[in-house]
Formats: sequence, structure tokens, C-alpha cells
Amino acid sequence: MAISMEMQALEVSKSCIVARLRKLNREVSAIYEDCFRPFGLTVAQFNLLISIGAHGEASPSRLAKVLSLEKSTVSRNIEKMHAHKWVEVIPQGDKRVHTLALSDIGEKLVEEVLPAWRIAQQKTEKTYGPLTDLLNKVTFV
Amino acid sequence: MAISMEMQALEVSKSCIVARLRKLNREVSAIYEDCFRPFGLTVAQFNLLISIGAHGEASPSRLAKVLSLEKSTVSRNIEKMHAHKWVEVIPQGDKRVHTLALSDIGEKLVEEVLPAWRIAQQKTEKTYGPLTDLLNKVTFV
DNA sequence: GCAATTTTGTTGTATATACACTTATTTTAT
DNA sequence: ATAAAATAAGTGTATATACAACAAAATTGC
Repeated sequence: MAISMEMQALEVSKSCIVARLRKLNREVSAIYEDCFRPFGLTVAQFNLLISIGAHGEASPSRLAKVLSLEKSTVSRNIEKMHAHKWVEVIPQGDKRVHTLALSDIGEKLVEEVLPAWRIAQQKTEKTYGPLTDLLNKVTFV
Repeated sequence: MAISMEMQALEVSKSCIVARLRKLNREVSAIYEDCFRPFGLTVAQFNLLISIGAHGEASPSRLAKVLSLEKSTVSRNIEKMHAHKWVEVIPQGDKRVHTLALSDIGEKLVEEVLPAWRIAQQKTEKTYGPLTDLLNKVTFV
């Protein structure tokens, strides 16, 4: 005889990787969103700022690749950041391409927000333990 | 003297928990979305179906709590699932509340999609190793 | 050298999500 | 018993995200 739907669903819900990962993602993202909110900055924007900062200069497609984002997502998020004048657009020889770099304002914003980021990091590790080990397989740049 | 922005950003990008977690979340979610797409089912919908199934019957606010979702998010996602007739709405004595249960169609859908889910689980573990340990702290129900 | 393919970025559209606010109902305190 | 507080669900609005389709430019193969 088949197991009952309820038992089966319970088993699935306990072992489902994507369900747990997404829940963890929502909870952890909320911690960082709260810390960044006073700066008018979102987590997605922070991640892009840092990635651009780490590259010095990077094209949207490069950012999409290293962050596993759709190019259209990068496009639209950068749009807002450009409107805030946090990033500069640098034309290239290849006329399809342009690169992005932090503006002075963008660099200042990063410096300003880093203490809040450190608090979020601490809060997260305190709540969830060392996620870092698990996440070490997720590389950037 | 201050470290250069580039070095600092690189350091942050390497140690930032939320950045890595979100990237992992996007990548893993994409695996499951691909597996569920042939069934016209999204990951968010699958997670709700399974959670409802595991509860037998659950209110939106209960689902929001156990999945760490905003009630408004649950509301809107359930709306579509109800339109598909995957879930039934069960009125309660407390007139503010209602509960949700899987319909026959919903149960059939879960049964149908489980093989695809197992493939996604395997694919994910093969690519990322045993995330399960890390995610064991993320509990449901 | 040029047609076919690939690459880059953008736009249209849809889902997932959160926050602030609203409405209806229930519970609580006095 | 009733006014005040709390709870449940839904709406308005905004961001994050993906996929499909597009246009422009570059690369490739012959």
C-alpha cells in the first residue's frame, strides 16, 4: 500500500534542499536588508557594488556571470544604481560593451555601509553558526 | 594608510554570507525550476504544496510562519494555486481564518512531480555536495 | 569579403517577495 | 459590556528575478 500523502509530504519537506535553502535565504536576507535599509541600499545593490568594487571595472555580462544573475536583472538593478550616481558607465572599443566602475559617491557609500555589513555578518553567524564552510564552494570573481 | 577600495571589496565579496547564499539560492533554484517547468509548477508553488500536504490542513498565517514568508506573499501564491484548483479553501469557526488543503488534483500533481523532484535533489547534491548538513538547522513544520 | 553565428545589452512580461496599510473579526482589560 | 488591542487576511506598491524576443555589433567559416 502507498504511504499517505501527509507522510510523504512531511518526508519531502524535511529533505528538500531547495525549500530549506530558500527559507534560509529569506531569513538571512532579511537580516542584511534591515542593516542596509538606513542607507537606502538593498542587498542586491550592495552585492553589485561590492562586485564592481572588487573588479575595479566590470561589464554587465561579467557581473551576471560571476553572480549567477540574468543579464536583464543586472541591467535593471544597475539602472537604479546609476540613477543614484553610485556607478559610472565607461564606454569600450567594442561598441556592444560598456563597463561599470564605482563613482566617488559609490565608494563613499561602500565605506559608510561596511560597519552595518559587519553587524549583519555577526548577527547571521550568531544565529546560524558558521555557514561560511558550507558556502565556501560558492565562489565569486 | 587605508586599504584600497578594490582590496577591501574583494575581501568583502569573499566573506559576505548573504552574497554567497543568494548566489547559491539562485543556482539551486534554477535546477529545481527546470525540473518542475514541464509540470507548469514553480518552486515556490511546490514548496507551498508540500507544506500544505505535510500539514494536512494549514492556514495562510501558519504557512507564512513555517516558511518564513510574508503573509501577503503566501496570499498571492495561493491565489494562483487555487485558480489551478490544486488547493481547497476550508472556512473555519473564526471568521478571520481559513485553512488550505490539497485537492485531489493537487495530490495527483504532487505524486506526478516527485520523480522530477528526486532528480533535482540528486543533481544538486552531485553539484554542491551534501548541503543537507548545513541546512539541517533550517527546520520546517 | 561576406553570410551565418555569436555576443552584448535592453525591453516586454511574468513570478516571488517584502513592507505599509486596510478591513474584518476576535480577544483582552477594565 | 464595551472600548482598546491583537490577529488574520488582503491590497497597493516596490524590488529582485527569470525567460523570451529583439537590435546592434563583433566574430567566424568558408
